[in-house]
Amino acid sequence: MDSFARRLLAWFDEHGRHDLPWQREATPYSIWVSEIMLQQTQVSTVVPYFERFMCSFPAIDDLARADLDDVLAHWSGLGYYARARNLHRAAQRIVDELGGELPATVVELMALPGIGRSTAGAIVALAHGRREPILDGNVKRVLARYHGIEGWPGTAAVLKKLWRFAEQHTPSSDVAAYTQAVMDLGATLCRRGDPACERCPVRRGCRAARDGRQAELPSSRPRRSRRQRRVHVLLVRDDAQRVLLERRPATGIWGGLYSFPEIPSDTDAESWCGRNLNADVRGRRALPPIAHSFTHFDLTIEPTLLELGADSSVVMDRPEWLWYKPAMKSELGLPAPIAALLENVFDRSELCE
DNA sequence: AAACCGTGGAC
DNA sequence: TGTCCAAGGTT
Repeated sequence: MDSFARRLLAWFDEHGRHDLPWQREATPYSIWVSEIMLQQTQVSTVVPYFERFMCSFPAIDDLARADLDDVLAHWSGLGYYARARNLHRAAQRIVDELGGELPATVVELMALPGIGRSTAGAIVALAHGRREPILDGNVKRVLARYHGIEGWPGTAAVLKKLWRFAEQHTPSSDVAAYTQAVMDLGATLCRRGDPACERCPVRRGCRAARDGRQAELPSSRPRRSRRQRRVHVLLVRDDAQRVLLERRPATGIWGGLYSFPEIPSDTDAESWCGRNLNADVRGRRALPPIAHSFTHFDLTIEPTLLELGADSSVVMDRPEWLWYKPAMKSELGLPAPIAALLENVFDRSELCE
């Protein structure tokens, strides 16, 4: 075992995190679920989602049997919803084709949707204690600083170096503890901003600490201008105060979740309603646009509120449509901004007249 | 290879 | 307020 791993393990015993929800009664399944939820998502955000998810789907069979809508509802607000669809699909494949047990090798795990090399390594190391490296955001930051690796860790060349060091440092014994230790070091001491080098167990060998370059490593992502998108949506409300929601396609933003129906920018709201809904429109009001800033693009939602007449019983229906009532919310997969907009529709007096 | 996929924390 | 980005993976 090299000195990096040895010092890290000693530090972890006293200062590491040992009481996270997925660390008690840890099973391959619970570790898998936690690793998927933790992808690009901070621990404090994941905790309540993990508790609710494991309560509703305590074992792989429960997840495999569940409706995708129910799984997406549990994921509402967490983001990156392909993770939930992949998790559900993988659970079904495990139950149907793999005897109901999560595979225990990196190669087999990576064959499942949503599991890449790092997540596969984490499952093998944490659940089975077998020697496999991981390379998540924490490890990238720790290793980039410790070895003074230049360049943004999104490029293949930098990743290759990082993986080699990750493999080199991973010990053959105490793999589970080491894996948790590296992540804890990155999360609690070797933070992105204001790293606590004076308390770091591996400061002695750290290139960045020696050169005072902690703030410059790892190099940040190249800047990129964000794309602008404008979307026109309809808030169709009938006289029973129900609102029309539409299930979005499985690919793209908010895939598989419910949102308001989008209409082409050059289409008039009432003509769309006449063609698609076959209902009579009693009132129409343009609502103020809502701006959202995502990582890769800026989205402006331009909502139009349509009130249907009392004879709205003649409205057409489609499989992707759902007439929403407030009580249904907890069972629905809703994007956070759409959930917020719905709250306004039903709670704000200006809209409820 | 580079773009895409969400949300909230931190500064 | 805007910007960066986090227990990454897929296309």
